[in-house]
Amino acid sequence: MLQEKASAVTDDAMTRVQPGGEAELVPDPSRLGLSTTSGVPSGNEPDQVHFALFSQNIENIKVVLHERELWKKFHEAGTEMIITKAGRRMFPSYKVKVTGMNPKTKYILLTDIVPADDHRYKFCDNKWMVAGKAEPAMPGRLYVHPDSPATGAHWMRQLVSFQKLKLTNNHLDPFGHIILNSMHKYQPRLHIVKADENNAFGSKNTAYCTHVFHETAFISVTSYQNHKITQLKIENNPFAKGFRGSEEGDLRVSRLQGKEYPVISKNMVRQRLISSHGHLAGKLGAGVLAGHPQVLSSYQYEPGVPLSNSDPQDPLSNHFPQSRDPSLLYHCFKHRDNARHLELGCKRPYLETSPAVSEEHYFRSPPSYESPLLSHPYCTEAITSREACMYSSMETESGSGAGDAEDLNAPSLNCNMWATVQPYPRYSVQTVEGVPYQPFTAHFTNTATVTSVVPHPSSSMTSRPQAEIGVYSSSTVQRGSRDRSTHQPLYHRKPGSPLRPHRDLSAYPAQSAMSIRDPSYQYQMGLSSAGTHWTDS
DNA sequence: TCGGCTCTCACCTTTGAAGCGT
DNA sequence: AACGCTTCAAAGGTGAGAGCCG
Repeated sequence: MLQEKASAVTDDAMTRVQPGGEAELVPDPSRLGLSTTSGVPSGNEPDQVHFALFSQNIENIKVVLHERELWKKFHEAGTEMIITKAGRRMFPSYKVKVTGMNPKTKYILLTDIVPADDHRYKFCDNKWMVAGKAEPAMPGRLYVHPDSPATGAHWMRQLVSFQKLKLTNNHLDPFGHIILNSMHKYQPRLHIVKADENNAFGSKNTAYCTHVFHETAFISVTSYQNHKITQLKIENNPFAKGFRGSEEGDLRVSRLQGKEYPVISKNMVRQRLISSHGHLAGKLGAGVLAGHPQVLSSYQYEPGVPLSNSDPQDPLSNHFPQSRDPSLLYHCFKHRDNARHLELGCKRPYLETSPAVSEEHYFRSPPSYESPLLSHPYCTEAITSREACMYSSMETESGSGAGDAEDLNAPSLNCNMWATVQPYPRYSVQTVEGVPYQPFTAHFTNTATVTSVVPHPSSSMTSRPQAEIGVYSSSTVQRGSRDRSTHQPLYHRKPGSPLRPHRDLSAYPAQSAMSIRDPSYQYQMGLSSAGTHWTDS
Protein backbone atom coordinates (compact mmCIF):
# COMPACT_ATOMS: atom_id res chain seq x y z
CA MET A 1 0.00 0.00 0.00
CA LEU A 2 2.77 2.30 0.88
CA GLN A 3 4.38 1.66 -2.36
CA GLU A 4 1.26 2.53 -4.15
CA LYS A 5 1.12 5.69 -2.21
CA ALA A 6 4.63 6.50 -3.12
CA SER A 7 4.01 5.89 -6.71
CA ALA A 8 1.04 8.09 -6.61
CA VAL A 9 2.91 10.96 -5.18
CA THR A 10 6.09 10.92 -6.99
CA ASP A 11 6.37 10.62 -10.67
CA ASP A 12 3.70 12.28 -12.57
CA ALA A 13 5.83 13.13 -15.47
CA MET A 14 8.99 11.82 -16.85
CA THR A 15 11.08 12.67 -19.77
CA ARG A 16 12.60 10.71 -22.51
CA VAL A 17 16.01 11.72 -23.36
CA GLN A 18 16.40 13.28 -26.66
CA PRO A 19 19.48 13.16 -28.77
CA GLY A 20 20.87 16.24 -27.18
CA GLY A 21 20.46 14.79 -23.78
CA GLU A 22 17.63 17.06 -22.90
CA ALA A 23 14.55 15.93 -21.21
CA GLU A 24 11.25 15.71 -22.88
CA LEU A 25 8.39 15.88 -20.52
CA VAL A 26 6.12 12.95 -20.64
CA PRO A 27 3.20 13.22 -18.32
CA ASP A 28 2.36 9.89 -16.94
CA PRO A 29 -1.02 9.41 -15.35
CA SER A 30 0.05 6.08 -14.08
CA ARG A 31 2.36 7.77 -11.70
CA LEU A 32 -0.38 9.92 -10.43
CA GLY A 33 -2.05 7.06 -8.85
CA LEU A 34 -4.41 6.58 -11.70
CA SER A 35 -2.78 3.40 -12.60
CA THR A 36 -0.32 1.31 -10.76
CA THR A 37 0.06 -1.52 -13.11
CA SER A 38 1.63 0.05 -16.07
CA GLY A 39 3.97 2.81 -16.75
CA VAL A 40 2.27 3.58 -19.97
CA PRO A 41 -0.05 6.46 -19.69
CA SER A 42 -3.44 5.89 -21.09
CA GLY A 43 -4.13 9.50 -21.63
CA ASN A 44 -7.77 8.99 -20.98
CA GLU A 45 -8.00 9.58 -17.31
CA PRO A 46 -9.09 12.98 -16.22
CA ASP A 47 -6.16 14.41 -14.45
CA GLN A 48 -6.35 17.65 -12.71
CA VAL A 49 -2.93 17.13 -11.38
CA HIS A 50 -1.56 17.36 -14.81
CA PHE A 51 -3.34 20.56 -15.28
CA ALA A 52 -1.89 21.90 -12.13
CA LEU A 53 1.47 20.60 -13.05
CA PHE A 54 1.54 22.33 -16.33
CA SER A 55 0.36 25.49 -14.77
CA GLN A 56 3.61 25.52 -12.91
CA ASN A 57 5.62 25.62 -16.06
CA ILE A 58 7.88 23.11 -14.54
CA GLU A 59 7.47 20.92 -17.52
CA ASN A 60 9.31 23.36 -19.68
CA ILE A 61 12.49 23.04 -17.74
CA LYS A 62 15.21 21.19 -19.52
CA VAL A 63 18.36 20.03 -17.92
CA VAL A 64 21.47 19.02 -19.77
CA LEU A 65 24.26 17.24 -18.05
CA HIS A 66 27.52 19.06 -18.46
CA GLU A 67 30.44 17.06 -19.78
CA ARG A 68 28.11 14.29 -20.64
CA GLU A 69 30.69 12.68 -22.84
CA LEU A 70 33.09 12.50 -19.97
CA TRP A 71 30.45 11.00 -17.78
CA LYS A 72 29.76 8.49 -20.48
CA LYS A 73 33.39 7.54 -20.61
CA PHE A 74 33.37 6.82 -16.94
CA HIS A 75 30.05 5.13 -17.14
CA GLU A 76 31.23 2.81 -19.82
CA ALA A 77 34.13 1.81 -17.66
CA GLY A 78 31.95 1.56 -14.59
CA THR A 79 32.17 4.77 -12.66
CA GLU A 80 33.67 4.59 -9.22
CA MET A 81 33.64 7.36 -6.68
CA ILE A 82 36.01 7.45 -3.80
CA ILE A 83 34.45 7.94 -0.43
CA THR A 84 36.54 8.86 2.56
CA LYS A 85 36.00 9.65 6.15
CA ALA A 86 36.72 13.30 5.57
CA GLY A 87 34.60 13.42 2.47
CA ARG A 88 35.63 13.30 -1.14
CA ARG A 89 34.34 15.27 -4.05
CA MET A 90 32.87 13.58 -7.02
CA PHE A 91 34.75 13.48 -10.25
CA PRO A 92 33.46 14.13 -12.78
CA SER A 93 31.63 16.76 -10.86
CA TYR A 94 27.92 17.08 -11.24
CA LYS A 95 27.21 20.11 -13.37
CA VAL A 96 24.13 20.87 -15.37
CA LYS A 97 22.85 23.45 -17.76
CA VAL A 98 19.29 24.40 -17.08
CA THR A 99 16.95 26.01 -19.56
CA GLY A 100 13.27 26.63 -19.80
CA MET A 101 12.86 28.23 -16.42
CA ASN A 102 10.80 31.28 -15.87
CA PRO A 103 13.48 33.95 -15.51
CA LYS A 104 11.69 35.67 -12.71
CA THR A 105 10.56 32.68 -10.78
CA LYS A 106 12.67 31.47 -7.92
CA TYR A 107 13.86 27.92 -7.87
CA ILE A 108 15.78 25.79 -5.51
CA LEU A 109 18.17 23.27 -6.93
CA LEU A 110 19.28 20.36 -4.90
CA THR A 111 20.69 16.92 -5.33
CA ASP A 112 20.63 13.70 -3.48
CA ILE A 113 22.21 10.35 -4.06
CA VAL A 114 20.09 7.31 -3.69
CA PRO A 115 20.88 3.62 -3.76
CA ALA A 116 20.52 2.27 -7.23
CA ASP A 117 19.63 -1.17 -6.02
CA ASP A 118 19.72 -3.52 -3.11
CA HIS A 119 23.06 -5.09 -3.79
CA ARG A 120 26.53 -4.92 -2.51
CA TYR A 121 29.18 -5.30 -5.18
CA LYS A 122 32.66 -6.60 -5.51
CA PHE A 123 35.12 -6.08 -8.26
CA CYS A 124 36.10 -9.44 -9.51
CA ASP A 125 37.67 -10.50 -12.77
CA ASN A 126 37.69 -6.95 -13.94
CA LYS A 127 34.03 -6.41 -13.57
CA TRP A 128 31.56 -5.56 -10.93
CA MET A 129 29.58 -8.41 -9.56
CA VAL A 130 26.87 -8.66 -7.00
CA ALA A 131 28.41 -9.71 -3.74
CA GLY A 132 25.37 -9.83 -1.58
CA LYS A 133 22.64 -7.80 -0.16
CA ALA A 134 23.17 -4.15 0.43
CA GLU A 135 23.88 -2.87 3.86
CA PRO A 136 21.25 -0.69 5.44
CA ALA A 137 21.12 2.60 3.68
CA MET A 138 22.77 5.57 5.26
CA PRO A 139 20.76 8.51 6.42
CA GLY A 140 19.84 10.31 3.29
CA ARG A 141 21.14 13.77 2.89
CA LEU A 142 20.32 16.47 0.47
CA TYR A 143 22.78 18.84 -1.02
CA VAL A 144 21.13 22.13 -1.74
CA HIS A 145 22.89 24.32 -4.19
CA PRO A 146 24.30 27.30 -2.33
CA ASP A 147 22.70 29.74 -4.68
CA SER A 148 19.27 28.50 -3.80
CA PRO A 149 16.82 29.98 -3.98
CA ALA A 150 17.57 31.97 -7.07
CA THR A 151 15.68 33.13 -10.08
CA GLY A 152 15.41 31.14 -13.22
CA ALA A 153 17.49 33.77 -14.93
CA HIS A 154 20.24 33.13 -12.46
CA TRP A 155 20.19 29.39 -12.91
CA MET A 156 20.07 29.63 -16.66
CA ARG A 157 22.81 32.20 -16.87
CA GLN A 158 25.54 29.67 -16.51
CA LEU A 159 26.31 26.18 -15.46
CA VAL A 160 24.99 24.99 -12.18
CA SER A 161 27.71 23.12 -10.42
CA PHE A 162 27.48 20.73 -7.53
CA GLN A 163 31.18 20.15 -7.44
CA LYS A 164 31.44 20.99 -3.78
CA LEU A 165 29.34 18.05 -2.90
CA LYS A 166 31.29 15.49 -0.93
CA LEU A 167 30.82 11.83 -0.32
CA THR A 168 31.73 10.08 2.87
CA ASN A 169 31.52 6.66 4.41
CA ASN A 170 31.52 8.07 7.89
CA HIS A 171 28.15 7.23 9.31
CA LEU A 172 28.61 9.86 11.94
CA ASP A 173 29.77 12.48 9.55
CA PRO A 174 29.25 15.88 11.11
CA PHE A 175 30.03 17.88 8.03
CA GLY A 176 26.87 17.29 6.16
CA HIS A 177 28.51 15.25 3.47
CA ILE A 178 26.43 12.68 1.74
CA ILE A 179 26.87 9.37 3.48
CA LEU A 180 27.26 6.28 1.36
CA ASN A 181 28.18 2.69 1.84
CA SER A 182 31.27 1.45 0.14
CA MET A 183 30.92 -1.02 -2.67
CA HIS A 184 27.34 -0.03 -3.28
CA LYS A 185 25.82 1.46 -6.34
CA TYR A 186 24.26 4.87 -6.26
CA GLN A 187 22.41 7.23 -8.49
CA PRO A 188 22.66 11.01 -8.12
CA ARG A 189 19.51 12.97 -8.75
CA LEU A 190 18.81 16.58 -9.38
CA HIS A 191 15.71 18.24 -8.05
CA ILE A 192 14.37 21.57 -9.11
CA VAL A 193 11.87 23.09 -6.79
CA LYS A 194 9.83 26.08 -7.61
CA ALA A 195 10.02 28.49 -4.75
CA ASP A 196 9.11 31.96 -5.75
CA GLU A 197 7.28 34.24 -3.41
CA ASN A 198 3.86 33.53 -4.77
CA ASN A 199 4.43 29.89 -4.87
CA ALA A 200 6.77 29.19 -2.07
CA PHE A 201 8.24 26.03 -0.89
CA GLY A 202 5.78 24.20 1.17
CA SER A 203 2.82 25.98 -0.19
CA LYS A 204 0.00 24.27 -1.88
CA ASN A 205 1.34 25.20 -5.21
CA THR A 206 4.88 24.07 -4.89
CA ALA A 207 6.05 22.07 -7.81
CA TYR A 208 9.27 20.30 -8.41
CA CYS A 209 10.84 18.09 -10.94
CA THR A 210 13.50 15.48 -10.63
CA HIS A 211 16.16 14.68 -13.16
CA VAL A 212 18.19 11.55 -13.20
CA PHE A 213 21.09 11.16 -15.53
CA HIS A 214 21.70 7.54 -15.96
CA GLU A 215 25.33 7.99 -16.80
CA THR A 216 26.06 9.53 -13.44
CA ALA A 217 25.42 6.34 -11.55
CA PHE A 218 28.46 5.06 -9.75
CA ILE A 219 29.76 2.54 -7.30
CA SER A 220 31.23 3.96 -4.16
CA VAL A 221 34.63 2.66 -3.19
CA THR A 222 37.31 3.48 -0.68
CA SER A 223 39.99 2.81 -3.22
CA TYR A 224 39.70 2.38 -6.92
CA GLN A 225 39.07 -1.09 -8.13
CA ASN A 226 39.10 -0.65 -11.85
CA HIS A 227 42.36 0.80 -13.05
CA LYS A 228 40.64 2.15 -16.10
CA ILE A 229 38.67 4.42 -13.86
CA THR A 230 41.84 5.45 -12.13
CA GLN A 231 43.40 6.37 -15.40
CA LEU A 232 40.34 8.28 -16.51
CA LYS A 233 40.42 10.25 -13.31
CA ILE A 234 44.09 10.99 -13.63
CA GLU A 235 43.63 11.99 -17.21
CA ASN A 236 40.74 14.28 -16.63
CA ASN A 237 41.00 15.58 -13.13
CA PRO A 238 43.34 18.57 -12.84
CA PHE A 239 44.07 17.72 -9.24
CA ALA A 240 45.44 14.40 -10.29
CA LYS A 241 47.78 15.94 -12.78
CA GLY A 242 50.72 14.99 -10.67
CA PHE A 243 50.12 11.36 -11.45
CA ARG A 244 50.09 11.67 -15.16
CA GLY A 245 53.80 11.31 -15.70
CA SER A 246 54.83 8.05 -17.25
CA GLU A 247 51.40 6.64 -16.71
CA GLU A 248 50.08 9.18 -19.08
CA GLY A 249 52.53 7.99 -21.65
CA ASP A 250 51.13 4.57 -21.31
CA LEU A 251 47.67 5.85 -21.73
CA ARG A 252 48.61 7.94 -24.67
CA VAL A 253 50.13 4.98 -26.36
CA SER A 254 47.12 2.89 -25.72
CA ARG A 255 44.85 5.54 -27.05
CA LEU A 256 46.88 6.04 -30.13
CA GLN A 257 46.80 2.39 -30.73
CA GLY A 258 43.10 2.44 -30.36
CA LYS A 259 43.15 -0.12 -27.69
CA GLU A 260 40.14 -0.45 -25.60
CA TYR A 261 42.26 -0.89 -22.56
CA PRO A 262 45.31 1.12 -21.76
CA VAL A 263 48.69 -0.39 -21.51
CA ILE A 264 49.16 -1.29 -17.93
CA SER A 265 51.93 0.51 -16.20
CA LYS A 266 54.34 -0.98 -13.74
CA ASN A 267 52.52 0.52 -10.86
CA MET A 268 49.23 -0.69 -12.09
CA VAL A 269 50.51 -4.13 -12.57
CA ARG A 270 51.85 -4.13 -9.13
CA GLN A 271 48.72 -2.76 -7.66
CA ARG A 272 46.54 -5.19 -9.46
CA LEU A 273 48.76 -8.07 -8.63
CA ILE A 274 48.50 -7.16 -5.05
CA SER A 275 44.83 -6.69 -4.95
CA SER A 276 43.75 -9.28 -7.37
CA HIS A 277 45.78 -10.65 -10.17
CA GLY A 278 42.57 -11.87 -11.59
CA HIS A 279 41.85 -8.35 -12.68
CA LEU A 280 44.95 -8.19 -14.72
CA ALA A 281 44.45 -11.56 -16.14
CA GLY A 282 41.02 -10.62 -17.27
CA LYS A 283 42.22 -7.43 -18.77
CA LEU A 284 45.05 -8.96 -20.64
CA GLY A 285 42.86 -11.71 -21.77
CA ALA A 286 39.76 -11.18 -23.75
CA GLY A 287 39.55 -7.56 -22.89
CA VAL A 288 35.87 -7.85 -23.02
CA LEU A 289 33.82 -7.54 -19.96
CA ALA A 290 30.87 -9.66 -20.45
CA GLY A 291 27.84 -8.89 -18.42
CA HIS A 292 27.29 -11.15 -15.58
CA PRO A 293 23.96 -12.89 -15.78
CA GLN A 294 23.51 -12.79 -12.11
CA VAL A 295 24.16 -9.14 -12.06
CA LEU A 296 21.97 -8.34 -14.93
CA SER A 297 19.15 -10.25 -13.47
CA SER A 298 19.18 -8.05 -10.49
CA TYR A 299 18.00 -5.20 -12.60
CA GLN A 300 14.79 -6.68 -13.65
CA TYR A 301 12.98 -4.20 -11.60
CA GLU A 302 9.49 -5.25 -12.31
CA PRO A 303 8.26 -8.42 -13.74
CA GLY A 304 6.59 -7.68 -16.96
CA VAL A 305 8.06 -4.29 -17.24
CA PRO A 306 10.22 -4.13 -20.29
CA LEU A 307 13.37 -2.17 -20.15
CA SER A 308 12.46 -0.84 -23.45
CA ASN A 309 15.18 1.65 -23.73
CA SER A 310 17.99 -0.41 -22.51
CA ASP A 311 20.56 -0.89 -25.08
CA PRO A 312 21.87 -4.38 -25.12
CA GLN A 313 24.97 -3.09 -26.73
CA ASP A 314 25.60 -0.53 -24.15
CA PRO A 315 29.09 -1.25 -23.04
CA LEU A 316 28.07 -0.12 -19.65
CA SER A 317 26.20 -3.25 -19.09
CA ASN A 318 29.49 -4.98 -19.10
CA HIS A 319 30.54 -3.06 -16.09
CA PHE A 320 27.53 -1.77 -14.38
CA PRO A 321 24.92 -4.35 -14.19
CA GLN A 322 22.29 -1.91 -15.02
CA SER A 323 20.07 -1.87 -17.98
CA ARG A 324 18.12 1.21 -17.38
CA ASP A 325 17.50 3.63 -20.10
CA PRO A 326 20.74 5.44 -20.64
CA SER A 327 19.06 8.68 -20.40
CA LEU A 328 17.65 11.27 -18.28
CA LEU A 329 14.75 10.27 -16.21
CA TYR A 330 12.60 13.04 -15.11
CA HIS A 331 9.51 13.58 -13.22
CA CYS A 332 7.58 16.51 -12.04
CA PHE A 333 4.76 16.90 -9.71
CA LYS A 334 2.82 19.48 -8.01
CA HIS A 335 2.86 19.93 -4.36
CA ARG A 336 -0.56 19.86 -2.92
CA ASP A 337 -0.31 19.85 0.71
CA ASN A 338 0.16 22.60 3.05
CA ALA A 339 2.38 21.26 5.54
CA ARG A 340 1.75 21.24 9.05
CA HIS A 341 5.08 19.71 9.33
CA LEU A 342 6.57 22.71 10.87
CA GLU A 343 5.06 21.48 14.01
CA LEU A 344 6.94 18.31 13.71
CA GLY A 345 10.13 20.01 14.51
CA CYS A 346 13.50 19.65 12.99
CA LYS A 347 15.36 16.76 14.39
CA ARG A 348 18.95 17.64 14.58
CA PRO A 349 20.07 20.09 12.10
CA TYR A 350 23.69 19.97 11.37
CA LEU A 351 25.06 23.33 11.62
CA GLU A 352 28.01 24.48 13.41
CA THR A 353 29.90 21.47 14.34
CA SER A 354 31.04 21.11 17.82
CA PRO A 355 32.85 18.00 18.78
CA ALA A 356 31.46 18.28 22.19
CA VAL A 357 27.93 18.17 21.08
CA SER A 358 28.19 16.71 17.74
CA GLU A 359 27.27 13.27 16.68
CA GLU A 360 26.15 12.00 19.96
CA HIS A 361 23.80 14.81 20.35
CA TYR A 362 22.61 14.52 16.88
CA PHE A 363 22.07 10.86 16.69
CA ARG A 364 20.45 10.57 19.97
CA SER A 365 17.50 12.38 18.73
CA PRO A 366 14.41 10.27 18.73
CA PRO A 367 14.04 8.24 15.63
CA SER A 368 12.02 10.03 13.13
CA TYR A 369 11.52 9.56 9.56
CA GLU A 370 10.52 12.95 8.71
CA SER A 371 12.48 14.50 6.09
CA PRO A 372 14.65 17.18 7.47
CA LEU A 373 13.10 19.51 5.07
CA LEU A 374 9.84 18.63 6.44
CA SER A 375 10.57 19.61 9.89
CA HIS A 376 12.81 22.43 9.10
CA PRO A 377 12.40 24.32 6.04
CA TYR A 378 15.36 25.78 4.54
CA CYS A 379 16.33 27.06 7.83
CA THR A 380 18.15 30.02 6.77
CA GLU A 381 19.39 30.66 10.16
CA ALA A 382 20.66 27.20 10.30
CA ILE A 383 22.82 27.37 7.32
CA THR A 384 25.87 29.05 8.48
CA SER A 385 29.44 28.49 9.24
CA ARG A 386 29.89 25.20 7.65
CA GLU A 387 30.88 23.92 4.39
CA ALA A 388 27.68 22.07 4.27
CA CYS A 389 24.51 22.46 6.08
CA MET A 390 21.96 19.84 6.44
CA TYR A 391 19.00 18.81 8.33
CA SER A 392 18.51 15.47 9.65
CA SER A 393 16.11 13.02 10.85
CA MET A 394 16.71 9.66 12.18
CA GLU A 395 16.13 6.64 10.20
CA THR A 396 13.62 4.20 11.35
CA GLU A 397 12.71 0.87 10.08
CA SER A 398 9.04 1.23 10.27
CA GLY A 399 8.78 4.74 9.22
CA SER A 400 6.75 5.45 12.25
CA GLY A 401 9.15 8.17 13.01
CA ALA A 402 7.70 10.23 10.35
CA GLY A 403 5.59 9.69 12.73
CA ASP A 404 2.80 11.64 12.88
CA ALA A 405 0.60 10.02 10.49
CA GLU A 406 -1.99 12.54 11.33
CA ASP A 407 0.16 15.26 10.10
CA LEU A 408 0.66 13.42 6.96
CA ASN A 409 -2.92 13.38 6.20
CA ALA A 410 -2.38 14.74 2.85
CA PRO A 411 -3.75 14.06 -0.53
CA SER A 412 -1.90 11.67 -2.65
CA LEU A 413 0.20 14.40 -4.05
CA ASN A 414 2.26 15.98 -1.43
CA CYS A 415 5.31 17.88 -2.24
CA ASN A 416 6.08 18.50 1.31
CA MET A 417 6.95 14.94 1.66
CA TRP A 418 10.10 14.24 -0.10
CA ALA A 419 10.79 10.65 -0.35
CA THR A 420 13.32 8.94 1.68
CA VAL A 421 16.07 7.04 0.07
CA GLN A 422 15.20 3.75 -1.38
CA PRO A 423 16.72 1.72 -4.07
CA TYR A 424 14.85 2.12 -7.25
CA PRO A 425 13.57 -1.37 -7.47
CA ARG A 426 11.64 -1.06 -4.29
CA TYR A 427 9.29 1.34 -5.81
CA SER A 428 6.59 0.30 -8.06
CA VAL A 429 6.59 3.66 -9.65
CA GLN A 430 6.99 3.30 -13.33
CA THR A 431 8.61 5.60 -15.69
CA VAL A 432 7.41 5.95 -19.18
CA GLU A 433 10.10 3.56 -20.12
CA GLY A 434 8.88 1.18 -17.57
CA VAL A 435 11.61 1.79 -15.12
CA PRO A 436 10.55 2.04 -11.56
CA TYR A 437 11.55 5.29 -10.19
CA GLN A 438 12.20 6.40 -6.77
CA PRO A 439 10.34 9.38 -5.55
CA PHE A 440 12.16 12.15 -3.98
CA THR A 441 10.39 13.63 -1.07
CA ALA A 442 11.19 16.22 1.43
CA HIS A 443 9.42 18.89 3.20
CA PHE A 444 9.79 22.45 2.31
CA THR A 445 7.53 24.45 4.36
CA ASN A 446 8.30 27.89 5.43
CA THR A 447 7.89 30.39 2.73
CA ALA A 448 9.53 33.21 4.54
CA THR A 449 12.45 31.12 5.38
CA VAL A 450 12.87 29.88 1.94
CA THR A 451 12.90 33.22 0.40
CA SER A 452 15.33 34.57 2.87
CA VAL A 453 17.72 31.77 2.65
CA VAL A 454 21.08 31.83 1.20
CA PRO A 455 21.17 34.57 -1.18
CA HIS A 456 24.56 33.94 -2.54
CA PRO A 457 24.52 34.13 -6.16
CA SER A 458 27.63 33.51 -7.99
CA SER A 459 29.22 31.09 -5.72
CA SER A 460 29.44 27.77 -7.27
CA MET A 461 28.05 28.63 -10.55
CA THR A 462 30.86 27.63 -12.73
CA SER A 463 31.90 30.06 -15.34
CA ARG A 464 34.88 28.65 -17.04
CA PRO A 465 33.61 25.54 -18.71
CA GLN A 466 30.59 27.07 -20.19
CA ALA A 467 31.93 27.20 -23.61
CA GLU A 468 31.77 23.47 -23.67
CA ILE A 469 28.08 23.61 -23.87
CA GLY A 470 27.80 26.79 -25.70
CA VAL A 471 26.89 29.01 -22.84
CA TYR A 472 28.90 32.08 -22.24
CA SER A 473 28.98 34.59 -19.53
CA SER A 474 29.28 38.22 -20.19
CA SER A 475 31.96 38.52 -17.63
CA THR A 476 35.35 37.00 -17.54
CA VAL A 477 37.38 35.97 -14.60
CA GLN A 478 40.89 37.14 -14.49
CA ARG A 479 43.63 36.35 -12.18
CA GLY A 480 43.77 38.84 -9.44
CA SER A 481 40.24 39.88 -9.91
CA ARG A 482 38.58 36.87 -8.59
CA ASP A 483 35.29 37.21 -7.02
CA ARG A 484 36.14 36.83 -3.44
CA SER A 485 32.64 37.21 -2.31
CA THR A 486 32.16 33.58 -2.83
CA HIS A 487 33.05 31.00 -0.30
CA GLN A 488 33.84 33.56 2.23
CA PRO A 489 36.51 32.51 4.58
CA LEU A 490 34.43 33.86 7.34
CA TYR A 491 32.50 30.68 7.27
CA HIS A 492 35.13 28.45 6.08
CA ARG A 493 36.17 26.01 8.68
CA LYS A 494 39.83 26.44 9.29
CA PRO A 495 41.99 23.65 10.52
CA GLY A 496 41.78 23.48 14.19
CA SER A 497 38.59 25.32 14.41
CA PRO A 498 35.99 23.53 16.35
CA LEU A 499 33.46 21.54 14.57
CA ARG A 500 29.91 22.14 15.39
CA PRO A 501 27.77 19.56 13.87
CA HIS A 502 24.53 21.08 14.81
CA ARG A 503 22.79 23.71 16.65
CA ASP A 504 19.29 24.55 17.42
CA LEU A 505 17.85 26.23 14.43
CA SER A 506 15.07 27.71 16.33
CA ALA A 507 17.52 29.75 18.28
CA TYR A 508 18.49 31.72 15.26
CA PRO A 509 16.43 34.42 13.74
CA ALA A 510 15.93 34.63 10.09
CA GLN A 511 18.29 37.50 9.87
CA SER A 512 21.11 35.20 10.53
CA ALA A 513 20.68 34.07 7.02
CA MET A 514 22.92 36.95 6.30
CA SER A 515 25.72 34.84 7.45
CA ILE A 516 25.11 32.10 5.05
CA ARG A 517 28.14 31.94 2.93
CA ASP A 518 28.85 28.36 2.56
CA PRO A 519 29.03 26.95 -0.87
CA SER A 520 26.87 24.08 -0.07
CA TYR A 521 24.04 22.97 2.04
CA GLN A 522 23.52 19.39 2.68
CA TYR A 523 20.49 18.13 4.33
CA GLN A 524 19.89 14.89 5.88
CA MET A 525 16.72 13.20 5.21
CA GLY A 526 15.25 10.13 6.60
CA LEU A 527 15.75 6.82 4.97
CA SER A 528 12.76 4.81 5.32
CA SER A 529 10.64 2.25 3.83
CA ALA A 530 8.79 3.60 0.96
CA GLY A 531 5.68 4.26 2.85
CA THR A 532 7.04 6.41 5.52
CA HIS A 533 5.81 9.59 4.09
CA TRP A 534 2.79 8.24 2.46
CA THR A 535 0.72 7.17 5.32
CA ASP A 536 -1.89 9.60 4.36
CA SER A 537 -4.64 8.36 2.27
C1' DT B 1 46.62 -19.33 11.24
C1' DC B 2 46.30 -17.65 6.74
C1' DG B 3 44.84 -15.18 2.83
C1' DG B 4 41.83 -12.01 0.67
C1' DC B 5 39.29 -7.98 0.86
C1' DT B 6 38.35 -3.48 2.57
C1' DC B 7 39.63 0.54 4.69
C1' DT B 8 42.68 4.21 6.66
C1' DC B 9 46.34 7.30 6.66
C1' DA B 10 50.67 9.56 5.42
C1' DC B 11 52.73 11.21 1.49
C1' DC B 12 53.57 14.05 -2.57
C1' DT B 13 52.00 17.09 -6.40
C1' DT B 14 48.88 20.39 -8.29
C1' DT B 15 45.30 23.77 -8.17
C1' DG B 16 43.08 27.69 -6.76
C1' DA B 17 41.54 30.89 -3.19
C1' DA B 18 43.11 34.37 -0.16
C1' DG B 19 46.14 37.94 1.38
C1' DC B 20 49.07 41.59 0.60
C1' DG B 21 51.77 45.02 -1.81
C1' DT B 22 52.31 47.99 -5.77
C1' DA C 1 40.37 49.32 -8.70
C1' DA C 2 43.38 46.43 -11.09
C1' DC C 3 47.23 43.65 -11.17
C1' DG C 4 50.92 40.50 -9.65
C1' DC C 5 53.17 37.72 -6.40
C1' DT C 6 53.21 34.63 -2.44
C1' DT C 7 51.19 31.56 0.75
C1' DC C 8 48.55 27.84 2.04
C1' DA C 9 44.42 24.91 2.24
C1' DA C 10 42.35 21.48 -0.26
C1' DA C 11 42.15 18.68 -4.08
C1' DG C 12 43.89 14.36 -6.32
C1' DG C 13 45.84 9.29 -6.38
C1' DT C 14 49.51 6.26 -4.44
C1' DG C 15 51.10 2.88 -1.48
C1' DA C 16 51.86 0.68 2.90
C1' DG C 17 49.77 -1.38 6.45
C1' DA C 18 45.95 -2.33 9.71
C1' DG C 19 41.64 -4.60 10.54
C1' DC C 20 38.09 -7.76 9.61
C1' DC C 21 36.22 -12.05 8.12
C1' DG C 22 35.77 -16.67 6.34
